[in-house]
Amino acid sequence: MASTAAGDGSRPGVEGRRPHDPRVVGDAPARLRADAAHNRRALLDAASATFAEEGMDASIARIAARAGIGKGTVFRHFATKQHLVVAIFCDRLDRLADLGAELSTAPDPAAALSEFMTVGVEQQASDRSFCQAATGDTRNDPAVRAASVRLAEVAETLTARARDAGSIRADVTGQDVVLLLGAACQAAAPVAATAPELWRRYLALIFDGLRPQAAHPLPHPAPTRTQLADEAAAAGSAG
Amino acid sequence: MASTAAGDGSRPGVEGRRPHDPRVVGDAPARLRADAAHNRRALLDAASATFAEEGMDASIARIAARAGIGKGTVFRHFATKQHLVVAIFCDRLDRLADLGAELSTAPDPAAALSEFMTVGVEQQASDRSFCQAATGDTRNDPAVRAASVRLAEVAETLTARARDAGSIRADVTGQDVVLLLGAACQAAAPVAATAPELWRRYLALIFDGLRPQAAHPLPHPAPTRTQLADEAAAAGSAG
DNA sequence: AGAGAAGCGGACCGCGCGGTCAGGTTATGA
DNA sequence: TCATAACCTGACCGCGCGGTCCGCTTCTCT
Repeated sequence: MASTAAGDGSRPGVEGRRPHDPRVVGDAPARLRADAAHNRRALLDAASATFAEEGMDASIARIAARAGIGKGTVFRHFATKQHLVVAIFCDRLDRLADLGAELSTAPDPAAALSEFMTVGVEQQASDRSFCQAATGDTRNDPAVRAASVRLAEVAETLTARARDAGSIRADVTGQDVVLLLGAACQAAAPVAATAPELWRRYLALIFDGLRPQAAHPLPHPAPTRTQLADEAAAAGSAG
Repeated sequence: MASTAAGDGSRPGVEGRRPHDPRVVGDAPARLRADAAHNRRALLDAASATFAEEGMDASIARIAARAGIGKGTVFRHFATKQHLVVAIFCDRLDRLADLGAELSTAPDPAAALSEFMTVGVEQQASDRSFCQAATGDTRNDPAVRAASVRLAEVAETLTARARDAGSIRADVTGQDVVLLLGAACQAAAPVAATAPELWRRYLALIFDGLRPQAAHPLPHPAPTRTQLADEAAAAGSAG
């Protein structure tokens, strides 16, 4: 799984300490040797699966073993465990955004939004690391923030269409929709082992809350589109 | 904070390996010396606050320092870090259940349910460890399971009253309500630093989904009252 | 084919964690 | 007051983690 091109594992500030460090994209070739490309993909697949099963606490050693490569090779491709996490998390976000972009021209706006949310929750429900990453330091990474913003924009488009069609209450934003994905997932999480599809129930319940018929005034304004960036700034200045 | 009598930190199977280990309640005195009782309370308060701020990854050393006691003292009261976590988590659950029990005789059932959920989410929103504990191994502990069952029963009472009053759709159970507390909390978590009260918005949205006006058929049956126990069994057999 | 860059692997390091223990300290009850 | 059980402390242990390093292998290009 997760065999598409995921992330690059490079940060601008990181300078190679050995001749031609592949983590530096720079203006250099940035061309991967065939075996290196193969290992990289195996690593990303193994990391994706392992993080999904064990959460972000999964050790690099286990991931490397699963990918059939040495531990050192992992750090050749990603300077830090965090960089690896970021690459995979961004990939997840991007894929969901891609789906949303496709759905944004679908004939039935309400069905499109529902489909978008269903896939989004399903993705999270089968991935223990997703919620952890959404709440932890990972969120502050610039690449993650960029992907989050894009996802929010796509969600906003979908939401606006459904709203204009009268399928969704007027006071709900795309940001709300994105954040509610994690909500449905979290509700079902405590009993995920015995009822792996329970998230469908809570997604449906939440979706009912989005309908105009249910609308009661909301006691708090929606988060702004760039709230995640503000969040990072707050986290940086604080603790 | 959290100064009420919280947990006992003892497991039946644990046998003391030193003369009169206080972690064993047994049929023995189980009477704490004055200074020991004081330290224990300081420990529980410090652990509660630290876990809330830093999550369950907070180290025992930090907690001990905050409580002004030695690390060894922590393990004198709680055989394991997990036991300490369980004690605190059970305390949280019990307190919420207590509130629910009080509210179960309030005149307005819908307002009572709303109040119950508001306090429940508020409690979690200010406690980083709560969601982690609700999803991790902690949930399998027998004491936690007992507290969870009690909480579910109280929630069921509140829900039934609101349902009978026609304030809540018929296909929603107390278990649903409990699980949805975590949902509202999780939705707001990613932007908790910049919008600490945002959970109110999502709780209101979810509550709107509980109203009869919004009711659409739910695609998955509600979890049973003892689902958490089954969950533990499944986790035990699997792994 | 051969030179040399690119890539690989796994022993190794320092760290901080949960948990232990021997020996000093203090509350308690007679 | 005093004997003793209960209690506290902090140095200590083993472990597994993220991350480093360098000798060796493998691909690539001419």
